Amino acid sequence: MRRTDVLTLAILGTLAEKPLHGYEIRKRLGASLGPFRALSYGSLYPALKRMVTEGLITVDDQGPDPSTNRRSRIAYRLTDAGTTQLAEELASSGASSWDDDAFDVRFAMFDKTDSATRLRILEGRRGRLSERLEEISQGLKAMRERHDRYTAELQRHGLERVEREVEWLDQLIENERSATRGKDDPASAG
Amino acid sequence: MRRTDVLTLAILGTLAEKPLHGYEIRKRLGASLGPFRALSYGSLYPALKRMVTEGLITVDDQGPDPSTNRRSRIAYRLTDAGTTQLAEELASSGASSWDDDAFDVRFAMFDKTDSATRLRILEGRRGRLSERLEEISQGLKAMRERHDRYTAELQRHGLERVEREVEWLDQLIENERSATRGKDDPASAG
DNA sequence: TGCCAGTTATATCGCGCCGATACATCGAGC
DNA sequence: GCTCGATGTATCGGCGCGATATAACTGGCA
Repeated sequence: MRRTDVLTLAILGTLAEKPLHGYEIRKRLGASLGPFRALSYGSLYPALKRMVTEGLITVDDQGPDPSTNRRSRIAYRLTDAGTTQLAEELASSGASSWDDDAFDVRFAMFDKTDSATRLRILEGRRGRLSERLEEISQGLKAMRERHDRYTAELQRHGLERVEREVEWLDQLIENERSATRGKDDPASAG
Repeated sequence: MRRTDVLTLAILGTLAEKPLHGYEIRKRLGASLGPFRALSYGSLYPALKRMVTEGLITVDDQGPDPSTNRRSRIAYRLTDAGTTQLAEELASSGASSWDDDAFDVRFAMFDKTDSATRLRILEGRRGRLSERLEEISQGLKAMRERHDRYTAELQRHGLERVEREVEWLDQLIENERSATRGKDDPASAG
């Protein structure tokens, strides 16, 4: 069973709106995920090739225009299989939806995701962070005697960062729940 | 010119205190860097091998004890070259000290680092984050029209996270400066 | 006494993804 | 006409992760 990796998902999601060429895919992804977390061409182009062979996307490439002798831009387009795959992924909400490397990609596609799935993913992520919180607290308690000031400070800051994200998630979960409570079909048009 | 990667540096630093075997190195690194950010054995053992061939560390391995027939644990020990290399790295404060993947490792070794270098690294990191802040703000301004609620929220949260780290750094920088101002040899005893 | 599970311990393999690099075209400013 | 930066496609080397294999020791429990 072929698990869709984050990169593939990100590309499928970007291509859902309309066909694009590689450079543009990267730009959009960079814009929605932030300046860091931008995927490199060293991942993008091989991934696109792979996705073509897997039948998820097709290529519009007319070759160099004989009149201008200029290479036409390659436009990638979702196939039916790609669309199906994307839909399946967007409906899934397993651990691969809230892992560190996957969560923000999934989150960036929340407007393509139904409310129930959104909620499950947010809660899953929150659960993961709770474990983390526990681990860090354990570590902080266990170290006590040894460990210099800076190592301790690093831990403390890490702990705070995770706590912040939990607060953020709690807020989002609350929003999601109240939206669901409000009406059966929450803001599908909004 | 062979640039010391983060992993090598982390191992050198861990071995500085006393000779250890692989498993213990990983445990200590996990403890000082946090439950996430723990390096895998798939990186550790190859790195140790490489470092042996590079002459940075040596191996104490007596082979299986004939009486118990039990494999003795392999203890890795810094060579003079390794000690020198570590000292050089600890005195350096270039971009490779404040990159995302390197900063926390360098920070965890701050008690082995002199105050002036600590300050340069903290300021370097702060500079890097300032750029980031600028990029994100640019992005947020540029998107405005397009972009759904969730993408915007992701950006906002990312921005906040970076702002938090900047505050944290400012505090650390302030401490470092006041310690330096206070006396020439700042709190070497803690 | 015997068994099972968890921890300690070393090691390899596949591979995803990044950073560097190369090459080519285009538009804007000088 | 020239240079510079953005657009655009593509490959290569390699780092480090996750999964996996192996094996001895340790503690709990029956």
